[in-house]
Amino acid sequence: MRSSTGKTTDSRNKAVVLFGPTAVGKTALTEELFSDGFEIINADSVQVYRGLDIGSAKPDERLRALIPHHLLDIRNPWEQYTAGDFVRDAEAMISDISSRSHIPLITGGTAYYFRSLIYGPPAAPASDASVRARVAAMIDEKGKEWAYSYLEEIDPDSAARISRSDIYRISRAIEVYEGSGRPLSSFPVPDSPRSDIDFVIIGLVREKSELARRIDLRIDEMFRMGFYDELRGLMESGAERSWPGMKAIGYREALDAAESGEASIRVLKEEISRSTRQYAKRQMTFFSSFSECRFFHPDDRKGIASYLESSGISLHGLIV
RNA sequence: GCCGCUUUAGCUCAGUUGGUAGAGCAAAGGACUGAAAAUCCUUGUGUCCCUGGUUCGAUUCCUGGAGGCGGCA
Repeated sequence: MRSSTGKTTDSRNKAVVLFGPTAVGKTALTEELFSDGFEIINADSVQVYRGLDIGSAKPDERLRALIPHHLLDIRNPWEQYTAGDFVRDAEAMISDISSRSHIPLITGGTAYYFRSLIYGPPAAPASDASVRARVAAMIDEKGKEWAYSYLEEIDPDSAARISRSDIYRISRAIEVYEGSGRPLSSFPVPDSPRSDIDFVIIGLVREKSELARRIDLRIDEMFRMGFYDELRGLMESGAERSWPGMKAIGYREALDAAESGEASIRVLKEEISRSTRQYAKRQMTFFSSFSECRFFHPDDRKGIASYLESSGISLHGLIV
């Protein structure tokens, strides 16, 4: 296992995975524990977008100067970024960072990105924009009922797994078949963590009411920091619902409000708060299914630090 | 003061030709095959405003009252 020098016989690259739902307190913890010897790989599907800063609670300049951050601001909000892109980018960053003798800290809230990285990406082909558009047009013309019947015909295994109403997954399954000629269910999906990287996985939890309070504080803070101006700028530059970045909580509600022209700031805040709480719950449900994860309260710095130490990760400059 | 409409789930509201009720949203739990802050699945919850009357039986019909909304004064 671990020798007295803190080195292991294991030559695989190590990486710390730090997951937490929105507003749980990842940023503060990161600054305290990981400002020496670590580089951060962002695992948040919204923070990859340029210009979505305040609404996505992107780390500020000060923190980014203190700890190197990667995979922030790498796409425009109208461009697509996918779990597959993330896995490829994160793998490259893990090698890079390790070669500098730093430890990669993969942190964010997009559980699906974590899963895709830790288990390895499914073998199914990447999405192709033109095929997707063609499938969408077909479904538009022939209807959702038709889409499911068609899926039952071309890929009964996927149809059995996917709900009749889940048009999002039905579309994707049809798209894979149309693009590759093979049913989605014929592509293997990994069922155990990959072995070429040594992940130490930490999840952060807070009591539900405590998290709800923090979410509301964060939303107030967002508006104080100029979220409204950020939104206005985006709308002036032509932001619309079809932009991948505009599906994000806050931006989506703001577009709806601008369209109906009715919602007050107060109502808008309430809607964002509700969506965020629902999202946080989904994040926790997803992440709880990762059996290799150890959960901690964000204030339990000692517990987290000693768990890391026992996993062979030393925290420089921190007295445990 | 008079007239009309209204009161049912946490919220907005259906409904029961009289046999104690159900949608959406919210809530709680869950899923997740290259869009995942997306998309979807499951599950509660009720003095049917109060009071008398008619009835085997009233949330439903009738009397009286209370609250809300609107109109006329």
